[in-house]
Amino acid sequence: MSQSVSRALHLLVQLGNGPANLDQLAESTGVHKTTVLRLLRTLSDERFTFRDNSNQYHLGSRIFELAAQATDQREVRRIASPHLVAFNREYGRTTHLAAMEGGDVVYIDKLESHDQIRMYSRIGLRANLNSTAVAKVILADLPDSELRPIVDSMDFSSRTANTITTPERYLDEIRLVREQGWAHDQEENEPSVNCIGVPIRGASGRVVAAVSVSVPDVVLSYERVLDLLEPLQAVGARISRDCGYRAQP
Amino acid sequence: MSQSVSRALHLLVQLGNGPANLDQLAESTGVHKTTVLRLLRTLSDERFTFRDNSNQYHLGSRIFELAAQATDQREVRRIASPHLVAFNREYGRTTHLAAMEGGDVVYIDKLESHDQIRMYSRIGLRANLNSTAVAKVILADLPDSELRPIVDSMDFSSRTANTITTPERYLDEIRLVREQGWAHDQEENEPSVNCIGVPIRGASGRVVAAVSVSVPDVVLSYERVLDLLEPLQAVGARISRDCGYRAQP
DNA sequence: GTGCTACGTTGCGCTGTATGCAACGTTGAT
DNA sequence: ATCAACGTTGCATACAGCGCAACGTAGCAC
Repeated sequence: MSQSVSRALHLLVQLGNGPANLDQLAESTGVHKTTVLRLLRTLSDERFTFRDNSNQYHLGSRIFELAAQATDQREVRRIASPHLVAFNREYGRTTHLAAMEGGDVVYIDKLESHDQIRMYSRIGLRANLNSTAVAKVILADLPDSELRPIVDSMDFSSRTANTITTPERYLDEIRLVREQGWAHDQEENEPSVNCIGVPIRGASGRVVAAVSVSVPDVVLSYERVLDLLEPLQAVGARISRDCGYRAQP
Repeated sequence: MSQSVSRALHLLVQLGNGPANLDQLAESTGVHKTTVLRLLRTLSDERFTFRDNSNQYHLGSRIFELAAQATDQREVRRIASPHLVAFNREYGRTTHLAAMEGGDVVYIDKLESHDQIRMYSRIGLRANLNSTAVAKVILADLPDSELRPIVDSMDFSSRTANTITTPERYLDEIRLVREQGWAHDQEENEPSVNCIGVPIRGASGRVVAAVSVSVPDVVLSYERVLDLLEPLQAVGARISRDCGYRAQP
């Protein structure tokens, strides 16, 4: 469909067979040398390729970056599953696994609590960015340059009396999450429901998902929910480790 | 430089943050939805992205493929080095490591023999495709669709009385190499010099390089050089294993 | 069922981007 | 000193890529 993009991609595929210079690439792709040069410049700008000191082009670091990220994404759910099941079996609370998809934080797995109370949430549903622990955990890992535009266009509609409704307070909250490494939601998303969430990191070191437990306060007070923090963090660490994350010593 | 390519690459980077649909990508890259659709079509054609059944786009399998190939390339020399040194120390013969770069097979490492005789070769130099063992080993791994055009445009100039000078004979030779898993060069590249070569495979299973020993027949007859085949194959297997290759059981 | 919204998709005409050519610069080999 | 091999640049042209507007369709609310 798109000629220049298609040509650029062919260049990448070609470089998969090994480093090559301008003429070789021009020949093997059947594209004019001038054009190859300009396509490679664009590719190199974005680190998809680079040129060594003898003018040989190679596949660039961005390829590795993307591959690592994609692996993380594909695997989280599968990897997390047994750990979540074990956690859920032991503590019997509603447990969520959420990840960033597009501009949204989406629930990608859910385990029900053992008591009769059910929460309104579903796999595939979007988590409210301003009122859920999982969203806070995931957004807190973004650099400010990515976080700002998201916060600026965020829907701060109030869901309970405790919901954070201003960008300023939200950014303060994110700062707190970054410091302590976990997030809470004290009846901010649903009345009478408290929640805590911890991050899952992948091989790239970045946060790739978040796990949370949600408990109605008729079952446990907020303080008792905090007793779950330690085991929850342990689960998060185990899943992260299985995702290839290596904590800095 | 190149607008559409640049946009396509931004889409890939964006997808590194997680799956996304058309609108989300259009928004985050600031490109019209229609254009995003068309770029993604091109990307998907080449397996750089794919669409799941809920119209979410993901990074595609080609990214993994390229990353694996690039890793192989980057690492062979570093990984091979200690093994080559050990082999060279024990047997004292001229040892070459070669890999495909562009359309050429290039020497990427060389260890001198312990006797006084030196061969004319140098790191960075291109190996003759029609007359060297390393080239035979590397080309033999290519599918016929890639091999044919290379053979068709190959320079079959004769270097010794034994040099293979016709495409037909060369293809027969490649068939032999595929069967036995290693290649020889009986005074085909240089008069009075015999050579045997074995493949190095990477995590992808493909041949990523070749190791060879070259011995002047005043030092060892061709038959005695064949005594080196077993240890050479062992070295090749060790390097392959360190490169992530797992032999099929 | 009906109307609505949210998205993906297509046809079209215009604009600007991508392209090939020809010429120049530089490096390295003979 | 000469030549060849390659990377690089300026330029004019053509056509590829673009945004728009309209259409199709699936899912949801009532």
